[in-house]
Amino acid sequence: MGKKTTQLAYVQAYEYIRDRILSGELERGTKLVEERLAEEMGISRTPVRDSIRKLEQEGLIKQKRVVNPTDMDLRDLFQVRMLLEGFAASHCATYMKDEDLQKLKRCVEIGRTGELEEVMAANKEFHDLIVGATNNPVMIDIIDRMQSIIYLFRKTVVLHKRPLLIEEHDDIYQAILQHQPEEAERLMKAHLQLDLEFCLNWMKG
Amino acid sequence: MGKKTTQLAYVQAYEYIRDRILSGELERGTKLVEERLAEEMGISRTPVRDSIRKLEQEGLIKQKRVVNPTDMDLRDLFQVRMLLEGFAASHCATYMKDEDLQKLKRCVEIGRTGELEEVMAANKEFHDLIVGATNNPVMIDIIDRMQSIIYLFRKTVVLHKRPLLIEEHDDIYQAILQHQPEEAERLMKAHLQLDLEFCLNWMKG
DNA sequence: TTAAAATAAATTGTATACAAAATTGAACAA
DNA sequence: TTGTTCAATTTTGTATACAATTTATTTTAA
Repeated sequence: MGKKTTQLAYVQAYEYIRDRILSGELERGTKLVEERLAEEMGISRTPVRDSIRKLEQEGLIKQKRVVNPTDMDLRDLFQVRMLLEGFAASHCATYMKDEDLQKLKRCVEIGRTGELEEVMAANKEFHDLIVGATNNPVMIDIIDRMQSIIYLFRKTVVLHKRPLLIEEHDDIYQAILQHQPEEAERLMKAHLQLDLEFCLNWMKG
Repeated sequence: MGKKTTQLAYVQAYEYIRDRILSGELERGTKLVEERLAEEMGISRTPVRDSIRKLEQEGLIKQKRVVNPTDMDLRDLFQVRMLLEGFAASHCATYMKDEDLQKLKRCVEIGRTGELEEVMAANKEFHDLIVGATNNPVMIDIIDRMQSIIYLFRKTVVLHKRPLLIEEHDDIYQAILQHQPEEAERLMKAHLQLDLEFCLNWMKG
């Protein structure tokens, strides 16, 4: 029994467009024309419209254009991230199960030793594990929605090898491991603050 | 120049369905059938589908049914609320402008003296003012999305005249007025915790 | 040459028809 | 009864056509 791959056109369309945005093929600010995309995929406009609406809700598309976040947008996004992921980190320090702690450790290790793609996946999983451990679908969902936009920048961060990123992950992991909630929260917030600043700096230059 | 009322069918449909859910006409768990709604409003299914998709994203509809939150759903929602609105309250204690402070005060007053509808509106505005003062559209948007679901319960809370609600608002207002960020945050979180418990209790009984 | 108006083109919004899928309900066997 | 299969019905998903709107282009007047 393989992974059930949906053949619903609007899901295909959603994934197709989303991937092209995240891969950078569709640059920020690009106007998305329903008919063009539909033709491109060999389907009708109806499911394309659906998927565009969905991507609009998620914030990847704004007014039919690929989102092009300003400095301020990023700041706002990270402010929310710091609150939620900060809480999540402190929560982990008290409640995280051994199994997940192992996985967290593994992410840090891969961060040091892996190939580019692996490192990116591991860094994403590091954050996902922490947020997921809250077991709060509302929180997980909010972070998920921000994830796409964040991803565009996380890619940047890893591609440009931000210094200390892995060390920061390790510090957070240690604080969680040693059941230090306040410290874990503080470190997570500081980590995200540095990420933000790196992104902002990179955007200018 | 009057308020431009959109005549776009999918916006009308969105507002129509939303209002019927929030007013309670469409009870929790009710299946929403596109064609029935379309007929009811004298439009076609296309814009109705759009609006249902939007309401699904906002969490008011789940799998074509009016959302019917469990205890756990409410807890999860309020956990996020406490984080965000707690932060917002502390932010207000440092940065809120006099004009908004006045409005906040007015909300507390109306809470004591107004009619039912006025009180409900004032209580909503109290929270909106505090969140709005963060000036963070991402945060405002997240709270907005949760608002609809919360609204169903805030209505409950006011209709059943939860004791001390207005006093708590006043306490928060005082803390903000006197520039006590930690206290404002603490009070806001405690306030929401009590709201949550009242809702949960009421759901059972 | 510039700005405004008119027109043409492109794009989105809506209705409708039909196909695919999900749901219901009846008939039947254990 | 209980549960299972199959057909009937309902509901959703998709394509297509056309209307309304927005955007681009050309024309005209100052």
